Amino acid sequence: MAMLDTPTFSHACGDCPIRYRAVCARCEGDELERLEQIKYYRSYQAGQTVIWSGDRMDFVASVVSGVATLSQTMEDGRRQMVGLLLPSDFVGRPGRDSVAYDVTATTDLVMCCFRKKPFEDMMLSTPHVGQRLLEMTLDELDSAREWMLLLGRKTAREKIASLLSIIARRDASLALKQGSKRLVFDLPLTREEMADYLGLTLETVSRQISALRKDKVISLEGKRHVTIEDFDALQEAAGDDSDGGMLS
Amino acid sequence: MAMLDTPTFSHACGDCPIRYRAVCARCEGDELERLEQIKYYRSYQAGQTVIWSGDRMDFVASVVSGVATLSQTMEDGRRQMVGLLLPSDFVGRPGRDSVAYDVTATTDLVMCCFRKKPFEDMMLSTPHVGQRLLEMTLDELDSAREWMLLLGRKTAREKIASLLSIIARRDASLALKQGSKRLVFDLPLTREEMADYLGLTLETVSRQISALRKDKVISLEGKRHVTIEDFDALQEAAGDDSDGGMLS
DNA sequence: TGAAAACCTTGACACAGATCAAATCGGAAA
DNA sequence: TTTCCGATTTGATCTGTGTCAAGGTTTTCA
Repeated sequence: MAMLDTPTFSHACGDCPIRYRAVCARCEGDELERLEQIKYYRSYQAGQTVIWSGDRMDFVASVVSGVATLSQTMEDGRRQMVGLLLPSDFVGRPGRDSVAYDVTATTDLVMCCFRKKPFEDMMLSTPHVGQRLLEMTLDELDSAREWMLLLGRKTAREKIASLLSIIARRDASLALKQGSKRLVFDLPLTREEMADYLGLTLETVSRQISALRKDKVISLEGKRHVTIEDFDALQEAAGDDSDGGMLS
Repeated sequence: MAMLDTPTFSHACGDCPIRYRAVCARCEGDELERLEQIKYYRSYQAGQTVIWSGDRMDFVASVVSGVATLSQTMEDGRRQMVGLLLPSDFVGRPGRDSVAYDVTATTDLVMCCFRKKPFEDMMLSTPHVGQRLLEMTLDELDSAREWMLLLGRKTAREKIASLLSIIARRDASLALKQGSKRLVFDLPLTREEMADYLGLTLETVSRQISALRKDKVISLEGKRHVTIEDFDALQEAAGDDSDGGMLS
């Protein structure tokens, strides 16, 4: 029977932008105080751009609530999303002035920010923060590489199933329904955003969602509220290794 | 007129796996000695697999000569390359036991390796090494994201042009021919490997290379030896921002 | 040097997903 | 509640790239 990766992390520990409790727990007294002193919050409305590609980015940040996307756009308007930021995710480039992608809020968004200079100073003096940041960046690189497999080799149906599976696994608001395999969540993306994420058109996204619904793998209430009727079947449709993301 | 990013880095500095001289230069006396003590070399023949996805990887390494690829494969055999390692590139995951992709030598390959444990110890005690590693990882993440744009949104012709442009810019053996815009290099990949990199079939790769040749953007001697006849036209065909990768 | 094995090119055709074009739905504002 | 407008679905058709197939070319190794 399928079990999910339970999200054991959250935005916590005095809003330290380092994801896992296990690591935040290592931030103590002095360090936490310093983080408190340099942190501030920013809010964005759904649709607002947080920062444009090429702009100077003088802070690093952790998503507190809401969803943001990273995207790149070609001259003629073709767009590809290259990252999805959910609560507790980190964004920013210690050691670099500007970013190479647009960051956009797709829902109302609250981020916990740290000005870069003091954050970098802190990284230098507290090795485990830099350490953890390196691990997180390597994890992100792994996700990016998995996404490359999706973009280069998966069919439209597999792409949709993969995206639903990933959101379902990461979405903290997901609730297990009675029985076993059913999961419920709200899509934080429009069809067009999903298309830009998957390298498809919005029409193809719509058609494949309809197909998954017809096949009883998922069901919808309204356009955004999704129930995964059979998580195993969804994984199957995603073309992932059969035991990917499951425990026991 | 087009100028290339001149590769100002190289595998140097006592084989320190940190890429740029500017940083290696900060490795001194004691540190260099420790690196010397834990380093060793490994050679692989063209086609040999360095490590399989899921295997334990107890070392980190820097490519001294030759070319390696990182790739992921689906159960039914569909393959996607997710990384290209050229001389001076780094591979390995401090803080993780295993890798999520196959590493394969596509030419004869020499790597300078460091056992992971002592390397990690050194990272802890010399902050600038971890620092630099984080920067390199972030750079790699940026490349991965650019590649996602390529995989998701570019046409076959744009994909081929992008790959040629990237190899030309990074290949240390490239030689400027008389005049201005011509560049010469040897492809380190077969048509099939290029296809796996670009999310295409080898037939499409072959056809698009023929098309670029017919359009006088490139010319070939044999199958591997490429002359870029007009770098600007190649960039144009790649669909990149018109000033990407150029100076002045 | 010759023969086999890779590797590559080209052609004909098929098909998944793109494009163009209408509906239809659903949430927000009045 | 009604109206409106953006978001979504669905249909018809087109096209870029995949698939299958047949030669051709380069490299390797005896």
